[in-house]
Amino acid sequence: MFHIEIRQKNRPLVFYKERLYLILSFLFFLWYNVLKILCAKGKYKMHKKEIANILNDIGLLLELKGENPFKSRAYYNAARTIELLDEDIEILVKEDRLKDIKGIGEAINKKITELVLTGKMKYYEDLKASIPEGLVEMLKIPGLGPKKIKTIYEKLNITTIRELEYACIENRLIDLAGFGEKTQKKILEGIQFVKQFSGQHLYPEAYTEALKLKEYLDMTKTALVTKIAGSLRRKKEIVKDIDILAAASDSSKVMEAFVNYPGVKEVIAKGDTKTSVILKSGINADLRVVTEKEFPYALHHFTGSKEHNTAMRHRAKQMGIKMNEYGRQKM
DNA sequence: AGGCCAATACTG
DNA sequence: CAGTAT
DNA sequence: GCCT
Repeated sequence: MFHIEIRQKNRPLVFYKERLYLILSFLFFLWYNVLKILCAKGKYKMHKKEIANILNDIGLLLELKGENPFKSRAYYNAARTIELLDEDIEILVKEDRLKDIKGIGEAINKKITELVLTGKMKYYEDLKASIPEGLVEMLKIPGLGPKKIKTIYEKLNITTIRELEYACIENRLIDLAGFGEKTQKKILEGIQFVKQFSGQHLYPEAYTEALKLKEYLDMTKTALVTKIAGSLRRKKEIVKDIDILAAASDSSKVMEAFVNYPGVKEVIAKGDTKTSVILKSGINADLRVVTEKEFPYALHHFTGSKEHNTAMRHRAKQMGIKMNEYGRQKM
């Protein structure tokens, strides 16, 4: 080892003193790399945002269950606290300092710890399974809260926004206790409002999601390089999906890694060149895999915009160059 | 053990 | 107008 | 559920 080898030469103490800085930085370098390797090898790292989202979800689900509103609030508060936390959540968990944070007590501490260590939370899984997904979506409808949703579900057995819309049109809500003409109209308008903006996501939301996804893909080391493409790469304020481009010799490995991303809710399509999924956050994500040679051209192509591409290709053509997502050659 | 945000719109 | 849901 |  390092120390022994030097000692064998029987140096004077001054030698070490003079080189203390070098030695220390070398040791630090070693330590850092070992840590880095361990991290890369280890499990997928849970982000603060995801933990916060889950706590927030629990709050919503509890409201739908008709639980004590203050209990839901406790989860909302904890979610906010976690999201705004500066410190690394994993370190906090490992040193068992989570409970020292205001707003996090016995119960939530245990749940977060379980989530960070195992990547799962039994309580949340069970809770989520006990309530139809559509009910949670209904919360996005302005003017509709957990109490009314609960009534709608229990009395009319409605579980999706679509069903709810029909029920409104058929005037089936006004009979319910606590509902009236105005409420029904408001709900119907609310549904239109939600529809209008569904499938559109704000840049910051989409971008943080995309970064996590990219970070995960890079960790799996199945691709030579990955890059966020599409309108997200162009920093559009509003995007409809996440586009990721990867270069690899074996695309199937990358696709496999992609669909196994913990943030994936549903796989829409899986092929050799393109795979589409829906993330738990509700954002669609596409992954395209090309060869290393094609990558620059593909990146240009998939960054777009479509208008930009057609204009550029038109120009290229005038210059006697053929250009597409695979490459560029003189005609 | 007992409190936890305040203002507003709607129903009955 | 009081109670309730948002 | 959390805090005092």
